[in-house]
Amino acid sequence: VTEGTTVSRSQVSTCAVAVDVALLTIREGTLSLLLVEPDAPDLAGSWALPGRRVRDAESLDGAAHRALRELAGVDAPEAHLEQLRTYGAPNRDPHGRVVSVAYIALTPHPPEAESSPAMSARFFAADEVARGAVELAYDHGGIVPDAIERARSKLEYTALATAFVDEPFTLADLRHVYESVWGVELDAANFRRKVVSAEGFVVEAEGMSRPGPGGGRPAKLYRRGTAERLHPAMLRPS
Amino acid sequence: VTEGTTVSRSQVSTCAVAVDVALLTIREGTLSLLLVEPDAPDLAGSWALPGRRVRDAESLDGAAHRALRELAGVDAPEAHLEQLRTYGAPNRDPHGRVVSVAYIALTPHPPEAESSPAMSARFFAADEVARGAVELAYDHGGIVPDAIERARSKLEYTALATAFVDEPFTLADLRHVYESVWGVELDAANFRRKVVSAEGFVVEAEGMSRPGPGGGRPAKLYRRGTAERLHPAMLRPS
DNA sequence: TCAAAAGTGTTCTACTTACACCCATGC
DNA sequence: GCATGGGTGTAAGTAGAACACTTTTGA
Repeated sequence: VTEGTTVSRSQVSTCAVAVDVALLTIREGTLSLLLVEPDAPDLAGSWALPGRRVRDAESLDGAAHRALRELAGVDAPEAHLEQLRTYGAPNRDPHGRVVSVAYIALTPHPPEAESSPAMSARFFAADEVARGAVELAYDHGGIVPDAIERARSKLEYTALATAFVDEPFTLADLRHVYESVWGVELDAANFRRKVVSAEGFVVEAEGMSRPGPGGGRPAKLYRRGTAERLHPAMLRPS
Repeated sequence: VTEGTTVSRSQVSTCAVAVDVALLTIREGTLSLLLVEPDAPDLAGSWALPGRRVRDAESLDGAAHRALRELAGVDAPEAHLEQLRTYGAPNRDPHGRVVSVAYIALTPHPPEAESSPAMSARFFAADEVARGAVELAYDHGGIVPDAIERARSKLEYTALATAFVDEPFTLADLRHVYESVWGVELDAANFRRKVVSAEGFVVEAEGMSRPGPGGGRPAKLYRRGTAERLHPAMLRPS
């Protein structure tokens, strides 16, 4: 081993690179997270974020989509997918050095993970996972709170909330997204004014919603607008 | 090559993992970025973010600190360092598949990169680099605008601006940070009120500043507070 | 005494909030 | 009719912008 400008070969690692995806959706008014049973037999009994190794000619985003498709049965090119951050502690995976690029994915309806063949994937209430009620493999116990907090804070200053609803949607649908993710109740009247005054957040669509059982006035329908960032922002109460 | 539950070996990549650091500082009222000349001889004439391969037993943050130390002569454990995002397009490095975890680093005074031996590192005005006035190697032309925008937007809702100034500092120092990074002029009176009302942003220190040549009233000195996030936020004008 | 910068006070505006009230539908 | 949810109006409270004004220094 020589010293100097040349770095000795043994110091430089060639790591495995993986992606792990925190898929968030809203089920029955609760922010929920998809977990799978890990492949490794020594991790039986625990749960994990769906993750895959990145292939030779594959982009990171591509690997994330594939992880959702292969492990969760979610083929969702329309789902919002964005990088969370990368976790690379040397000992985070007991099977060897694996650097993992974590993603968060947001989808409207709960994809039917159960319907996929031989997949043991299920949804958990995000808050329960974050508070440690579910045993998580690897360092996923550290990833999940980051993912949830990212989603919560991005609802404030981006139009990300619309990724949780199918088009067309009512403003009540959108309000339920905020209420579920933030765990608060919002004034419907003021919420409406904020949303329509935030330029490019939503655009009016044709037709009206049909009231549920018990009645109620039909609501206008909306679609996603073109804005990424919201001006002004939808600030969390507190 | 077998099909089935086992993934064929050739599909799974073992990539090189690197870190690239966008070191930002404020020189003469201008947000500035440190660039180095790349090692690779075929990239002579272009500039690059200081980057290093991640070593076997090294954390990602550790590799980022090492890149600053070895390539820029900046040994700054006190500098703010945070992940930006990870860039992993299959063809982003012409020498082979390299997944790069990009960081942003923020330091108060311009570290004397020139003083380090045999280092060709210099600072450029961040805006000029972002607008393409400097030829950048690899995909660093895509990383730099992300880094600048991250810094700009994080000044709004976090206490990150204090990472650009030495302690103790005056509120005018802090205001110059915002003005330099955002490229705007701020009202000193309203700025003061916002900063002191944001709980935990700054705490008063002992003593007063000495006015510069030409006079002026001495200013109170402050140190960094404990808050990470600002309530209320310092919103960018526009 | 003048210029320059720090710090305080004041006014005007804009936005948020809370809640009253009307509208349209199911039962 | 009555309950339920959609949508509009409005007044009080709060926060930001603009700027006048005082304070404290150097020259």
